[in-house]
Amino acid sequence: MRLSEYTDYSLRVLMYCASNPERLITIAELADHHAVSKNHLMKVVNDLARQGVLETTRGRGGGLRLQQPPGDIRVGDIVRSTETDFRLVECFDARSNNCSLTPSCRLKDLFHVALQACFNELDAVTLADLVKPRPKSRGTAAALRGTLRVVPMKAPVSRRKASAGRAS
Amino acid sequence: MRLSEYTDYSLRVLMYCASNPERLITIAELADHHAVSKNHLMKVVNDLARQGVLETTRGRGGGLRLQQPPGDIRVGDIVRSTETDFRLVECFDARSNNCSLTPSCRLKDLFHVALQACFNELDAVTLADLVKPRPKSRGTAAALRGTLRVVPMKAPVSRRKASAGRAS
DNA sequence: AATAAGATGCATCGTCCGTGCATCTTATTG
DNA sequence: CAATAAGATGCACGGACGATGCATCTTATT
Repeated sequence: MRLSEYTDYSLRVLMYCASNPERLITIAELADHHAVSKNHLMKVVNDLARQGVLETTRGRGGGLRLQQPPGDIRVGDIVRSTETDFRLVECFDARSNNCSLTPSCRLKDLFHVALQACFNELDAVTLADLVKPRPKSRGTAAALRGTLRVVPMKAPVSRRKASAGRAS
Repeated sequence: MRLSEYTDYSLRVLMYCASNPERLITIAELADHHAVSKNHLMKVVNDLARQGVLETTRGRGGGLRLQQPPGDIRVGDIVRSTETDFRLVECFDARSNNCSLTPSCRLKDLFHVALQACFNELDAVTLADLVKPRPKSRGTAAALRGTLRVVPMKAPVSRRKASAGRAS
């Protein structure tokens, strides 16, 4: 389960702009700062501009700027718009619960709830929260104040390797 | 943002077994029922067995069975073990907050919180909940009783198509 | 006119997931 | 003990999508 780097860069571009509200940022500067190809950031920036999050100015002296105050840009909205889809399970978008002959399948519902919970967190945080050293944190005070209890995930072990202990 | 079909099938295999606790299930039967290749399910089943969730019996008359009561198998645990990783952002596993020269970057923290929220939901539901027509629902009563409010995601529109309305 | 910026489209490449094939091991049955 | 029915394991291929690069165009400034 991953997000695309696309989403990652989108957020970082916006954070960078939010950190430098007084001036225009060029794509070249962003590419340099994040050590990514200009071409890639081009697309990211373009899409953000098309969505009305970024304002771009062409020509010499041009560059990027946030079109809204950072406090109005929710992380969740960015992720929603940059990720292509959220089909967590096969029948995610299906209207009816016709999970291959299993009428009582509740998988879909469950994953909708889980995704919702995820976005509840993302929507509670704005660009301003991400950028400020000690954020006002509209909603997830615990999250951004360092008091969060992060349960570590398992190490990314390939499931192909037969390294797990067997019951024998 | 997707889960692999691998995870999907893992859950469906387990649900099927949970629905038929009185007998052994063969992979052939599962493949037939879900219209997937036997080979693919092989791997799924094998991994589940290695993790101690499924009990397999070889030879004639053999098959699969849950090794624990369905009420003890949390969906979250299955997803955790079947997905290869959860690197939502680049620096997700990084120890320090060294997001390319941005010391105050809180992206990582935020996504950890979001992922946690997601798994809180998945962990609150067991196989038994998924399979029962009217579940006892240990934790997410609302979720599995149909009272959940599911906010529809945007349609999976490719970001490559320049179809979004521009601000002009 | 030259230059510095973004806009856009196309082509390519790599990786991961899904799939299939082949072969081996284990257990039952006659 | 042979045949068969099951799972176990490894390898190899193919497709889809994401990441990247190149080429070209447009716009604005100087």
